Amino acid sequence: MEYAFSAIEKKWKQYWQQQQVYKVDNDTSKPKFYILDMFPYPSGAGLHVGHPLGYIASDIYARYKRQRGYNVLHPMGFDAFGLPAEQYALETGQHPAVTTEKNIARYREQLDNIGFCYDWDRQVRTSDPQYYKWTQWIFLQLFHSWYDRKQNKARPISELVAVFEKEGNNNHICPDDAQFCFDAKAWKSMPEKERRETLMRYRLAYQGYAEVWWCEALGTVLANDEVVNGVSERGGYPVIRKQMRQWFLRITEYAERLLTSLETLDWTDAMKEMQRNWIGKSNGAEVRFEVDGMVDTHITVFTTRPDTIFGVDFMVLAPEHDLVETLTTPEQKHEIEEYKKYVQSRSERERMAEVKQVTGCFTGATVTHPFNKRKIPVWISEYVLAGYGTGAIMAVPSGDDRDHAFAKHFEIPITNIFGNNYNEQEAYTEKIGTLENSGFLNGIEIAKAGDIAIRAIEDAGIGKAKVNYKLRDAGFSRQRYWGEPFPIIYIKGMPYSIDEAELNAHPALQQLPVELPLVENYKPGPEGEGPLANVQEWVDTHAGMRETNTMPGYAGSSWYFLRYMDPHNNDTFASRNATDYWREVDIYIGGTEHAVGHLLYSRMWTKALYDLGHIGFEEPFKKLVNQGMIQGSSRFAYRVNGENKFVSKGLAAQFDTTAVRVDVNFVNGTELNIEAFKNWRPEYADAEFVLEDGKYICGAEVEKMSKSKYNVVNPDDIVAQYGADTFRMYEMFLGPIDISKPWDTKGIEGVHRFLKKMWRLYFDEQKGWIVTDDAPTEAELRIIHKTIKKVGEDIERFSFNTSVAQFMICVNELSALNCHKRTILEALSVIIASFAPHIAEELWHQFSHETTVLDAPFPKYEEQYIAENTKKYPVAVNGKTRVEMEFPLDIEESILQQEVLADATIQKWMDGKEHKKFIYVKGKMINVVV
RNA sequence: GCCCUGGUGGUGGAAUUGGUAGACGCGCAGGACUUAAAAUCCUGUAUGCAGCAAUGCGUGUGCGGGUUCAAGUCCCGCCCGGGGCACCA
Repeated sequence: MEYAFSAIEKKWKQYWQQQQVYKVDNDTSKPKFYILDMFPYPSGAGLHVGHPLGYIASDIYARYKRQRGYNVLHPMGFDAFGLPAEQYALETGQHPAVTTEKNIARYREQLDNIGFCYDWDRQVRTSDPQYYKWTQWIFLQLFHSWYDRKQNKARPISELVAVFEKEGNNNHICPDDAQFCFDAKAWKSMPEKERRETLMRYRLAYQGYAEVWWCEALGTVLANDEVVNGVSERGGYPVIRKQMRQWFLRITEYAERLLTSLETLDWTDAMKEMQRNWIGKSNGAEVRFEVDGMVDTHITVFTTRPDTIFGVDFMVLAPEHDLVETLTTPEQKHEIEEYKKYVQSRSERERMAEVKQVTGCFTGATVTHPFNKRKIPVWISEYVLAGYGTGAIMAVPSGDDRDHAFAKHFEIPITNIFGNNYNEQEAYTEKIGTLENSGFLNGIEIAKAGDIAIRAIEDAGIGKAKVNYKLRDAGFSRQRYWGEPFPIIYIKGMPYSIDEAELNAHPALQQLPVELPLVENYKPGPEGEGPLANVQEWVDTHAGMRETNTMPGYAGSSWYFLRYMDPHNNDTFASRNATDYWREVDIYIGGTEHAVGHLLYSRMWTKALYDLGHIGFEEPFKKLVNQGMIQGSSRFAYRVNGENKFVSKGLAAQFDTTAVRVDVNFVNGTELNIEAFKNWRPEYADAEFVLEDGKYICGAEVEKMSKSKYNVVNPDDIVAQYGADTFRMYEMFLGPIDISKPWDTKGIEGVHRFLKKMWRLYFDEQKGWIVTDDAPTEAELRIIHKTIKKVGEDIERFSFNTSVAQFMICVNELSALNCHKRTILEALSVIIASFAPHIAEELWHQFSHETTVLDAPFPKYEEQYIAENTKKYPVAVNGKTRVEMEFPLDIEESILQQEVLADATIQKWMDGKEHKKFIYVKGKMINVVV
């Protein structure tokens, strides 16, 4: 009997489906385990072999955990809203709902083909109204909440109203403006509009203003992705930054908690570090500088180096800073206007990245130094960003690289506060040494001067110590169609949530979900509004006008892990019973490209839901496993310039050639299938080929796997040719899960051969089933128990490539021993079930079992079979291994030392010298130092 | 530019805690079976030098330094590739 993988895999896929083997129950006494993949965006290109890498890993782990006795939740769904579907709709007129549906169906088919153990009953799709109903609901929770800095948690906005009525806002300073104060009387006398505006300044989901890329020619707002080299990707039209009213999430209120609770997470240090850097906590001071010649006007800067305050030689404001207009003198007005126009065309990235090119403009204004009363000029420059700190800095050229470059470029005199440490060529940025030229800080060590400076600043009443976060509030509006509509209606320009009584709306209007209306076209609305603005009958309600923005991609993905726990619940996003049972995700697998965005937002939403009492835990993902990319291996043919002639790689150097991409599916290894290539495109049909050794050899290069590079390999093709089990094991065998590596279809043969070889332990081509009940030998027990141990440990640490290698070693050794014994082979079928579920299920049932191998307990290894009592030690002289000697593990060191020193080879290398040191690491090695 | 990450044979990678570098697989070379092929099996395969050979000696984990009895692994300085940088998902 041959290993007929196609028939076997088809059979067991049907069995699993019929028996509902993957159905997961919420009611069980078993301990839970929740393992989750980052759900995919279903793109039109379908899955390529790179996508399932993480899914296979999590599938193995999920099956393994189930064999270990856990109730395992391992769901899958689709991140179905997004820009690509909308762009496709713009180009083809096909509705995103239709193309998304089609793409999901294709993804589903491809995923099923690989044999994953997902409980598809629990599938979620972010674009499903029954799903986004709850995304909108969570948005409303955020809208109806504020962050209490005293209690350090989100609270209902109604409680804030009660506080305002009693005592005004004295105890709860306004998050976006500490100066904004009112008492109870003032609150009560506010008109409703003003009260709502005030509350808006506290809400966790609030409206503010932000800049977007505006493309006049296309009449639309563009994503960063759609802007390439300062022009629109489509059409190459000019773009500028434009202020727009937007929704935001006040994630900054959570900065400190997001930072400190990182400690509790089992994530890689790199991940945590990236999140820390993104949050960007820094300690420093806010300092006010009075503007000369103006009453009550000052520039507030944030500095992390208050110790350098006497080195200030100029001030720099962000070009967008509110004060720029007020400060600019009539003589400088024109120049400042021109400069601001230039900055409008620049992305934040460009502004930060190009440090070599110094630009800026003098406002004509000066401020007075608070301590030494020097007059300090005020500039604007693109290197200061409006969104960070106060949008203004005190520039200390002797102590900061960019300030130094700026001063040199504009020939602003530099004050040296570091004495000999500053060499006039570059800034001195170390915090070692003492200060000079620094008034009351003279002679003080730099490291200690900061605190002294802050005290002086506070005593003088011109500023205070301040913790600053780089983290900014998250923009939550998109001027797009294919996203969640906001449950918001405007009355006289004032936003109300649909559940508010003030709306005086018909109950039907107050229901969730607010469904996305069907539209005819996807063109943007007027004034940079999204396509929804064109749908008059939807926008106009008897209560007021609907919000026409939609929510961003991360809205639906910020909480989807909760919905899987209770996906069909119509009363709430997930029952408290369900969330209390499953709690946080035990292992979350996905790429590092989500290191900050998705993971940070998700963490914030979880904390907010926790604060408001909806769930009982405040971190979504306990352990995070990063997966690398599988890259494509592109193939190239070499066309002789000016001719329709291709020369094989080895000969290309002799001609003047251009490398042309060849679809990898026409290439076997590096040998080109010339006929397939000729049929690919008409222009190649009668091309001429110059071969070497009768073959056309292609060049190869490792790149991202993508359609445009013709290096995409479809898992369906691989599964058809080798089977899902081979595919799964090969993906794992390629290398560590977190490392990027290129796909090479050729290498899969080895894994396929391995499965066939394993099959032959159970089946003989002529005799069929050849498993016997004979008692196993010590050697056989040793190999299977070693494998049980190694594979179990490797799965636990996500080292699947080494498990596959161990399976190979195991099968190689059992084959060499001619082992066909039940005790050994039954165990093997169980431990390989998580990697190669189809073949394992077939073998398991051949042993007359009636239930799935998934419910067979993972066997325990027994130390007695594995333990060795001797060890072949490498013996080194001065660190160089010279000979191998075998000793019992429990030998006494003195005896071992005697024997080693008496060895002829060792004596030869000791060259008659006495040994200085004798190093013996039990079970590892021996080293003689002379 | 900034943050994170990786670099080991022809090739994917192994070496889990500082302890025999190259497990396992691919490729390649040689062989067995076969009329032939496929499939399967066996042997060899980091590199230089010496040797008919067994083997011996040296070199070797991106580059340059350092710590250590011992470094792919730790430290310092560089080079190159990948991911992210707030509206791609």
